[in-house]
Amino acid sequence: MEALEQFKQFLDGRGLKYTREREKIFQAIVAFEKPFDVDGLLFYLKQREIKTSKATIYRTLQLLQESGLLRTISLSPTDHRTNLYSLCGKYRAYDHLICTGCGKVTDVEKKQICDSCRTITQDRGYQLESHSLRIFALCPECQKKGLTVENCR
Amino acid sequence: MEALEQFKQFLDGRGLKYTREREKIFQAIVAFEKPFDVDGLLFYLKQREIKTSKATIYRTLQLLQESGLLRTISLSPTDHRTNLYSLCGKYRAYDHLICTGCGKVTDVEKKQICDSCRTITQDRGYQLESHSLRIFALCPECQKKGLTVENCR
DNA sequence: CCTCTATTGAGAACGAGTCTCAGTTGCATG
DNA sequence: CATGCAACTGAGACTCGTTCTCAATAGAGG
Repeated sequence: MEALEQFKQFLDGRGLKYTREREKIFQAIVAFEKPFDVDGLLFYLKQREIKTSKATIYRTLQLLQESGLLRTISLSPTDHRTNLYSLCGKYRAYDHLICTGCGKVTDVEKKQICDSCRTITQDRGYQLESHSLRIFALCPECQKKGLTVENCR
Repeated sequence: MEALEQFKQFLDGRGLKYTREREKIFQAIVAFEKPFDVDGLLFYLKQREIKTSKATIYRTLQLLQESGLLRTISLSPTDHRTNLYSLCGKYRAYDHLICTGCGKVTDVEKKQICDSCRTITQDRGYQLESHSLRIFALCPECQKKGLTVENCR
């Protein structure tokens, strides 16, 4: 499992410790596979009688973000409070297709978008760091249910 | 001022009223020109002895968003809680270049990105509603100050 | 085994945004 | 102009995701 290895190295490089709690939280996130929220993660851990606190979870998520292994996704164009977290690879792109009907999140990869970002920053003398694209659209299932762009959200 | 007209029409179409408070808040936002936060707006209004409450501001911002005149911008790839608001035209794209050093926000328009979003949704049978792109990068001024992608944020 | 930090848990604190509710205002109608 | 009624407002309580605090605990090197 190379993501775990990467996390360990990140901790080591910072003089931080690879503790039981960090291990358990990381494993739970990997087991989840899908984007998750903190309450869901807490519940999952409690079910398995793995004791940990909210504070530790948030601290670990912070570290995972700093190591580039985790990203946040905010699910609405206007309300940035309902966040999900999701593991990601080493590249720092955060592109998601979000269904405005059911909230389903799909990862998207499109070279064209990375290229556009590079062009935009270069043209203005900026130094590119990362980008985040969210596309809000209605998935086929929700369209079948009769939802339309107007009546959802 | 056609944006104001658009707002009035939106209110009218919903059977809502164009009140003094909504007018004052709208005018303040227009006067601001740049992206703003709610505290800044409150302060601006208080300075001019325009009395209004946080609740009314948020309610008005909500209406402006629904009318398509306003958008939110979240300033960090990881923390979606520090938001700015900004007037926009009628088109529903939310593309911003955000300096990770000083927080400066620049609007970006790139046809290629809209095209990519259209392609991505069409390929998957989704019905496109809107998109939001944030590019995180270091502006020339911050680069001159010696900031680098590694030590900022 | 000791020492020095990093880490942890529990709960308090924070803060942007929302809700509540009693009092006010806009507006259509008689 | 008076009336009625739904929409609106302000003040402050509330929500809820996230962060902070601080005393107790646990790794890792010597």
